[in-house]
Amino acid sequence: MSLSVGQVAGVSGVSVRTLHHYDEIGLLSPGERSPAGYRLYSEKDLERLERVLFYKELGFPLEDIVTILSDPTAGTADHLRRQHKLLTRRVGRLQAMVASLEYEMEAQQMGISLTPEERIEIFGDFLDKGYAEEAEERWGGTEPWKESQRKAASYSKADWLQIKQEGAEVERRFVEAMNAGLPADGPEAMDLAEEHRGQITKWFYECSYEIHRGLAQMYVDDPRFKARYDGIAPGLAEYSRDAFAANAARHGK
Amino acid sequence: MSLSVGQVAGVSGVSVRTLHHYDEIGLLSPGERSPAGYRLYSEKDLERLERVLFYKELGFPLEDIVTILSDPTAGTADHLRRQHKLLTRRVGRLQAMVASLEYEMEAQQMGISLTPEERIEIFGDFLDKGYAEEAEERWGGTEPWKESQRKAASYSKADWLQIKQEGAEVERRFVEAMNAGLPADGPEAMDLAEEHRGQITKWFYECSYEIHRGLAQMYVDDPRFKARYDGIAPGLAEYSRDAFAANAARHGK
DNA sequence: TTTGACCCTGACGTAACGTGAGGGTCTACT
DNA sequence: AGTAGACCCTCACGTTACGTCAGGGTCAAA
Repeated sequence: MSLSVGQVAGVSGVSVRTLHHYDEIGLLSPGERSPAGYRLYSEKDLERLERVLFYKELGFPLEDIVTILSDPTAGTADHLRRQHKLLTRRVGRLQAMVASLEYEMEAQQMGISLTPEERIEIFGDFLDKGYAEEAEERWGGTEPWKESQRKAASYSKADWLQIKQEGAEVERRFVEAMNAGLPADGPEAMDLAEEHRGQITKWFYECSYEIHRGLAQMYVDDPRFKARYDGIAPGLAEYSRDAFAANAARHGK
Repeated sequence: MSLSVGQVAGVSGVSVRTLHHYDEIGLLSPGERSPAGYRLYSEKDLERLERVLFYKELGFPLEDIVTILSDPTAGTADHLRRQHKLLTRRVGRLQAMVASLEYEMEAQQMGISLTPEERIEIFGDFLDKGYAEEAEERWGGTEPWKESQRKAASYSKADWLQIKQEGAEVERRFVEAMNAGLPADGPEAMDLAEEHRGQITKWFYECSYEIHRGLAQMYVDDPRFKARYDGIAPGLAEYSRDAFAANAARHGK
């Protein structure tokens, strides 16, 4: 009726040592021991192991799994829904990776190789995996960064192209304004800044004026961005930084 | 043009310490250092980091990633296809988990709770994840176990139901034979054994006579199987073991 | 009763970082 | 020019989740 360590290891795919370890740290202690001291796992224990492996697969530390499973809601329909949410999110991220790979394969076939920047941009979004899920499980997280993550994960290739195009459009008008000699703290530049902020809010996350000001600073500080903007037009990084800042000031912050 | 550790950490989502570590073990050493000794990452380095994170996500040890990336085929179309294969396989497994979760949710809503055995059966297939991929990458693996893995991963719920039904059918006839007093090494029992072996080959993997004999032994040794068979009819586990063995002997092995 | 497959409990090893400690570097502001 | 604060460096020890023996019982089959 009950299984030995080796048998559990066999059906579950984990090692015997792992089961010993889980016993040691109190994550999964078999309900019974044979007279000789052999660990005997019951069906209940297997059920628990299943849940343990589930959360482990999602990257939770064992210690946290202990607390998650000690939650009385474990096993309820609600709990199942949460598991489902975590899993589908994960699948979504991996599918985004698949999509980007396919995109790259396509591009390579046509001899057009993406700039590393392009790829990192797309790639970066799902790379910082891992703990977004935990935060969600714990606090139901709603910070801007995670909001961005979620939205970005749901975008199609078409969306990305549109995002890129809209971004390029505003950039172009920034260059025009700058070349026309319009001041960075003038109304035209500030309106463009506001439009840029609106785009971010629309596509990624609620972009406050503080955040927008921070972004502007980054355009100057981060050599990557700096290089990119200066490649479009020398001085553009600083110009837009000043415009963003002026726009933020105009809106009282 | 080139990024500092902190900047790379920012865009890629890994920690600064991780980058230091990758440098230490020679997995990713930045091409340049500033006069002050600061690590400077080029576009090429970022590209490599991207690949590193890709394989890391799939669970490869860092040491192996070194050798994978040192392979001159890295970055070619062929390499991309291999990456794509690994990824989609992974996605498939996770989707199977999703499906089984949905199945459980559905069942719970209808008040029918699955037996833990049922769940483990379905669950077990994708649990021993991890190294199937590595084996594939290294040896293009074709052993029975992995063949089984692959096939099992592709089955729909309908398939599983049919598998279950066919299995139950043979079981029923085994019970009949046993109850009719037919010897386990008689032609009827051996034919049933052969049919059982055929089913395994059809649904899971090329089941040789040795393997089949091993399975039979397991039916007796593994308390889970033993309990299950004895629950259907006392002595069934031993009866089928003997029949499998006789059938194997009949076929010259 | 002996052999081989399993099980036990330590206990040390390892991979992939986390986390300071102690000390330069760089840019910004005063 | 000086200094605060944000980064960077190199040790170096700590941590998580096990892997891997060592030394020694257990148990079913031959």
